[in-house]
Amino acid sequence: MRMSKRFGLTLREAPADVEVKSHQLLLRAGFIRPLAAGIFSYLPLAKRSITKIENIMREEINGIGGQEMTMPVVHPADIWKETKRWYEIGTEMGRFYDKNERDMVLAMTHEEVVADLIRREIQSYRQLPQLVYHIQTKWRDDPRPRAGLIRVREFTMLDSYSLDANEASLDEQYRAHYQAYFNIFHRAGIKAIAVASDVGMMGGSMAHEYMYLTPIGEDTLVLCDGCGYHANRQIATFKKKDAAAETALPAEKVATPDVSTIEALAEFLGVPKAKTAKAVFMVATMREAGTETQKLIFAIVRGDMEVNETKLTNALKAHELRPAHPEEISSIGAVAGYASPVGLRSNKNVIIIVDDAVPTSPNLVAGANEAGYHLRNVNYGRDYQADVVADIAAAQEGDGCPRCGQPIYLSRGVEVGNIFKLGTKYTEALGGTFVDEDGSSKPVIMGSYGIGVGRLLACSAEENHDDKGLMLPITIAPYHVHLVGMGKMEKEADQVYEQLAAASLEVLYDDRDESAGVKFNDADLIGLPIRLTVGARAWKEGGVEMKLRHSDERIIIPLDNLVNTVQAQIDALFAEVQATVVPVPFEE
RNA sequence: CGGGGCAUAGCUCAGUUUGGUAGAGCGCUCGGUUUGGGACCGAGAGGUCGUCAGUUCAAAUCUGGCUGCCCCGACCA
Repeated sequence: MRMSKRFGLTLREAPADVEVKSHQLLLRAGFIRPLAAGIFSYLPLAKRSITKIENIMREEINGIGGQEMTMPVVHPADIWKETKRWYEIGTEMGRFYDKNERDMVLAMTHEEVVADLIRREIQSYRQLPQLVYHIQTKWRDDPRPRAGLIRVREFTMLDSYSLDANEASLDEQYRAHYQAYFNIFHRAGIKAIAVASDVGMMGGSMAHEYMYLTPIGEDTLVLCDGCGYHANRQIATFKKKDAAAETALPAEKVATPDVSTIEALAEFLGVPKAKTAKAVFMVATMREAGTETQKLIFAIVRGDMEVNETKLTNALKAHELRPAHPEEISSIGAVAGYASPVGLRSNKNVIIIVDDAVPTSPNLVAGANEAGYHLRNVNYGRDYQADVVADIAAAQEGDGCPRCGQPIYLSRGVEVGNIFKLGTKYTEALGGTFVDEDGSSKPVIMGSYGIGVGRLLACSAEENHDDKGLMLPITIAPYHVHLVGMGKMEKEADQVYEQLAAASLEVLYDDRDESAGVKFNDADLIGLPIRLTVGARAWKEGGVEMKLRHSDERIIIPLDNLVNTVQAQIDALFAEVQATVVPVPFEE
């Protein structure tokens, strides 16, 4: 490809309000252009990288028995109504009418379509197991797109769906994906870890998220160097420090004027935060048998801990949680800042939920439900009861690892993929059944597995760059070779280009009438792995200069062996990446 | 949905405080000189100042509404 003909410019500067490095560089190098928030065009360079990423995905999923197909982007709402997700999903779903005013949906995922296909195509256990996949555009009207390609609204995703007759068979496919996904990330130049994750609205029995660790990540992970434990903070457990055993002392009201935070309270009374009880008020939306009810949630954790909203939601089996308004708090007789479960007016619209560390922590300081006063020596069981006792506290830096007890630490990560054991939720809803060996009719067991293609490119760019520009690995770089022709060497450079092109090497040839500085800087910005320079210096010695993007070394390679030398370098770079593709032990 | 910021030429930004004929650098076009790390000279093109309304003799500038974009949080199948 001649750069004089290519569509898309490089930019000297990135827009000022773009902060994430991969976003800046992909814009500057002319890979992507925004059309609207979270909606991008992929220019020719990005398209080439994306095609390569998709081909890696194809190879890996084909390798575990996948069959590629394409499912529609536009769905009739009917199938989404059948699984109820039409009603459960809010504004993230793109909805519109066709010309006959039928409800239509823009695909955000394809479980419904797969389940619909299952009910049409799968009749017998003899047809199972199956693995189907596609690489398709999806629309999720995310409330907040951010960080360039990391979080977008329109995106392309590899998603595969496993179809099994029994759990053991599902487990086999699940584990096959577990490794295949690592292979995809490694081949794309991304170091990812798999963490156990919340199954969320997808339901199902097991899920892993693949996380690329980076400070710009939007998920918080809990990691342990001692034993390798890692989990999304949403579900991470930890060893709670036991409180010292004490005999319960009589409760005692103390004046605590203008002390409405745990920090202030602990300081004012001269007690550690662990000797206090923290009250958090939320409003939960519960869904049962098609009806929705709102309940005020009074959650209590020890003062040295924070509430984990995901754990809280799961413990309550709530559909949705939001912070309570002050009026809602006072409506049950609680006083914000001095709230207490003790002597609370009984009210069936309130659920009191207590972290499991609280009952074992005697003599805590709690509010007195009276502005300016707290109660000392509040004891669970004697002074109040909870509706639910559960683990609802968030793991924090330095807490004990739930497996080995060593201190854990927190890290941010971007979710680059996920795998789910879905179960039969969708096949049951849509009637995707088969006749098993014993003659009985059963729903097909599904798994679903996804990787965002653009996000993968962005994460690889995030991982593989320097101050000057991108350094994508050769496996996904748009071209392998960046050929730079210096001034007055046009004829010679053309000749080299023809020679490389004739050998079918992937070459981006900078034949523009630009100064050397401009060309070299653009080469660094686009960051192709191998740079060849046709200049007077090397030419006199009968060769061209070769430099790798990730090295400062420049060598002169002789013209008469040009293609072979470059090809050998390409092979070596591929081998380097391939060496990172290793088996990863499966961890639940 | 809550909080913050921004919107002037393709890009980066100045001009807004104190209303008075639209600016710079880079990029782009033409001519010439240069040619191993964002070169130089000369001549040009390019903006209804996001949008709608209001105040005013006069609005990029003051006031209000709306829209869009970025960041933080909530959310994230």
